[in-house]
Amino acid sequence: MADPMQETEAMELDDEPEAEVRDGMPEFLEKMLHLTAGHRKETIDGAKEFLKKEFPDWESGCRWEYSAALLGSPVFPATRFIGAWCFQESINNRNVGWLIEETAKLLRHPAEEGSNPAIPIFVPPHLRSAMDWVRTADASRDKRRVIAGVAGTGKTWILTESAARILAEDFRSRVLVLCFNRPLAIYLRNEIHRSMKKKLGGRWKPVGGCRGPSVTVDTFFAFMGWKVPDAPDPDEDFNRKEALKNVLKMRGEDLKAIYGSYSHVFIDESINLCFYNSVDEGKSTSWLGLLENIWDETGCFFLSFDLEQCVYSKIEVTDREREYLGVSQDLKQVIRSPSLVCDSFLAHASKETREKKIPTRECPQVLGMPVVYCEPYLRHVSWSDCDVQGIENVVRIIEEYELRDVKEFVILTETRQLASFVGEGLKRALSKLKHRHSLCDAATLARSHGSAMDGERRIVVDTVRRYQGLQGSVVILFGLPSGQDPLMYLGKSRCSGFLFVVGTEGACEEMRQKEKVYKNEVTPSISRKRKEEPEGAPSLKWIKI
DNA sequence: CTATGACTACCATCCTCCCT
DNA sequence: AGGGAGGATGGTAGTCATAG
Repeated sequence: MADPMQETEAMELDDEPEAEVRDGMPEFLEKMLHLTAGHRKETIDGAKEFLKKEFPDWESGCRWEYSAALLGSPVFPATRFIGAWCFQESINNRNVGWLIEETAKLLRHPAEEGSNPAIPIFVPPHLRSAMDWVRTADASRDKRRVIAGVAGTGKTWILTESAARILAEDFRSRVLVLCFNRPLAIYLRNEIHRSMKKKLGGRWKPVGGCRGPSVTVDTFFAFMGWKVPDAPDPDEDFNRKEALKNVLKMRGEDLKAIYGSYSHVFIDESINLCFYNSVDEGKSTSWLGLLENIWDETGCFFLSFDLEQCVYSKIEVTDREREYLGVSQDLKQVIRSPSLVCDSFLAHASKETREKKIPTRECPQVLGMPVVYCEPYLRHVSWSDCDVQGIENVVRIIEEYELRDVKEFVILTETRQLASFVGEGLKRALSKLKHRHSLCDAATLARSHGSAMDGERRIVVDTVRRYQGLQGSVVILFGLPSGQDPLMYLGKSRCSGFLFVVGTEGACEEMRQKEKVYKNEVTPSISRKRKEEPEGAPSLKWIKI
């Protein structure tokens, strides 16, 4: 095998200049840290002025990221990176939400002055600082990089760009990229190849169906199951998942013999892989341990987590993942109990807070992302009739937003059955509209991303779970039952622009209530700024059938 | 040769019902 | 009231047939 440290062919990257590898923060981040000390409104305004001067091409507002770089975790002294949206003016502050209340408070008052504070780090539109941070992994003592953030913080973007850069710099790097479901794997593969080709300025040409340089992008199950030894007796029932569990128990050398070794390992939405953990006779086996075993520690080991998703999904987490997440308490408890979950965020905020015993609070109310409009319809006896009305509402939304030049719509349901019903209904209804539309599912969208024909409107109809990890500018949640917070969170967090809920009166009312609480109690300062509907808001009004 | 859809298997989760 | 069993639904995977 080629020595990864040996000299490589000179390859100039066409976009970014070679940055100095350093442990400290880039200068502008230090400046931002100074400007935002105390995190008061006036300091933020000052910081924004500074940013507008530094980045004149960017006027859309702020993203705030929180780093616990200075926490001095005994496990990973290097760095950890926590991201969360605070607000984004470009979409009229609509995306403030989907944080639980305590998180939102934390974001506005991250830490007391003088304590070991969470560092508010400004990340410019292209997330350059996060990229640099990942890039320093190779030269750093601890090569592990964990990015935890709510949806939309750019975790996936950082992953694809970092992987593409590594491959563009050296084709021979053995890079492994894993995630949970197939649509996301397809998307990641396409994005990495696209980005890599761009960096190489078109000099890379795949040869004869070759999948490119030595990058493996797949789902965890497919990657692991692919090489799981088959059952010795073909007639015998073969449970591949059981076989996988046996693989998880193997030791490092055996694993390397089966899977080979990789210099760079990237895992997106990695919290979902905890499904493959198991506990046998008191001994737990973990996907994380397995992947660490096939990592040769010459490159970076990159994980992205969505902590809030952990809250909702009730996922079992082993000690190893707990270490990665950097919480001092029993994360299993943290995850299972909504009243404790905010502590995992506090744990990142300051050492004092982390070590302090936090009194039991009432469960923080799970708050909704501000919804553009809810479109309720009755759904009781004959569901199909009522869902027909729902589809009419969806068509209205699509018509309205096409006038605003939106070309991609995402409609998410709970079940596949409802998804196909909506798909059929839309096909009939949209055939009457003048624009061409193509309906597809999440996997098809991921496969053809970036290759849309001019003027073509794409409408994705799929289940929420299958769309996990992907994002859309206009998302319509169709017929999600109220009270299903995990699903609601997943669905809402898929939206980067306008979110609609088309559903039962109960679900819509619940959404309105949550938004009301959110506006009045969590972000009053932001809510006050938009008394009248901002420009660009739809002219649709509440519809009650 | 490749993409797609229909079918199957297995496991996880949630909800409901029933028993203690 | 609390816990367990069972059903419905979701996810993943695989195989096979078919169409382009």
